[in-house]
Amino acid sequence: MVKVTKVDLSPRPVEAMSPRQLERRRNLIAAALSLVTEIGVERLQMRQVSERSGVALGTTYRYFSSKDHLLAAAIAEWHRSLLTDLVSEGRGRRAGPSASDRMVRFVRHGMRAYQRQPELARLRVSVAASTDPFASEALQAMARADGAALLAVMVEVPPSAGDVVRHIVGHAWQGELTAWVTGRTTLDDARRRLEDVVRLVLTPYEAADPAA
Amino acid sequence: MVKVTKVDLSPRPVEAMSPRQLERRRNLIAAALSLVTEIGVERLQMRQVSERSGVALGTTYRYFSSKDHLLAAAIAEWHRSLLTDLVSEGRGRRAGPSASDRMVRFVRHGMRAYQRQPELARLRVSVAASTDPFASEALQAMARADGAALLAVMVEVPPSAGDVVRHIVGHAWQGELTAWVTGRTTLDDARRRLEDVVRLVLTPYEAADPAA
DNA sequence: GTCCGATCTGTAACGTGTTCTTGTTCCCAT
DNA sequence: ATGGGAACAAGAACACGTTACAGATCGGAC
Repeated sequence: MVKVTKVDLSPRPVEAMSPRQLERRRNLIAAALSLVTEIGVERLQMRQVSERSGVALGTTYRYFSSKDHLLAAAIAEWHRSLLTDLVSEGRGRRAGPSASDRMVRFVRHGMRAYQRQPELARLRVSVAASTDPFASEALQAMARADGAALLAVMVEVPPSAGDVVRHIVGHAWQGELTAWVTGRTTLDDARRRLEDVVRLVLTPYEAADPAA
Repeated sequence: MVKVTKVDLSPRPVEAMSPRQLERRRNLIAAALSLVTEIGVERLQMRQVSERSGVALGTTYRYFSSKDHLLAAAIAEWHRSLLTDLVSEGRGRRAGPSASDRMVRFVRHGMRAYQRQPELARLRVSVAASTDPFASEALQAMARADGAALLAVMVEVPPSAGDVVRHIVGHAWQGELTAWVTGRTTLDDARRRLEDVVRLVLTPYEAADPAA
């Protein structure tokens, strides 16, 4: 007898996973991240991830719909922790600097983090254009976190313009990162241009700040 | 006797090609473009390109170092012709509208062109993050053409700020296109946000225009 | 016209993402 | 405890980008 209904092979939602499954999922992401930092995203193979994580190759595809999905989840995870670091660091600073100055510091430190982990920058870029719906979902979550962090850094900008400003900075960040890791510009140029963008787009809101 | 020096297999520069070779190159790009619009970039195979162009599969790799390189050359070609259309259309318009208005028209028509050829939008996005040096070169050329076109549309903006503005618009365009083709936003939202970006970033230079 | 090296064709082979298969293990309702 | 279905492991199989190879063909030097 022929099996006519093939079982659903798309990943189950994270919140519906048992503890063992959550651990497998964490192991997969951790293995992917460590392998990427060690050998780079372009040499990473799913067979290696499977081996290092202790999860069978076929099984990884029950957790992540594709290599892109796994990599997107991995970079989203790393980026999220980076953002919380950046925000909390910015918080521990004496008040005074303008929104533009704070934002410049923010993106500068962010770029520096990617500079320290160039393979993760490559990872972020290589995954950004994925059309896998699950990968897309992870990237969307990353963009939301990014937007929230940027919002926290520019509290005094009116919400109407703030939305557009966040998109500008987000797109410019992604674009300059892309130009860098693909060799179309140097890291210094990328950083400088990103800061120029931030300043150009935030200076209109400087006047509201009466400090020094 | 073992051959120890493998022949250079990287693509020769275009300007050093014979007429027959230039024709092969054109055929490859044309085949790639037509196949992409017919079946989409994700289903396009190098074997099909080879077949349709009448160039042997192995030979295509003497013209383009990789699938990415071929696709980058193809979308750069199409985008270039799109830009000349957009610029010449903008030129045939009576003077008067501000730089911001002209730029909004420009990106709106550009987005509309991609809307008519969604597979080419997908193509552009899928190729944007390529790390193939030859593909990167083609993309850099595309970005330069883009910058020149944008410059032509905003003559009255001072060159110092113009550079940053061009990057902002270029990155936002690419980013919104990406968000659209990966299903992270709708085309209308992408278009609207891109226009918001243009307006926000160009309104400071409106005062210089005494029209109306 | 002939020769020679470069280029092209046609096809087989290889590597890696993804899927399939088969047998095993886990988990839970009874 | 146990029977049964879902999930997993191990590995083979498949698809397509890329490379390798063995002749055919082109184009310039003589």
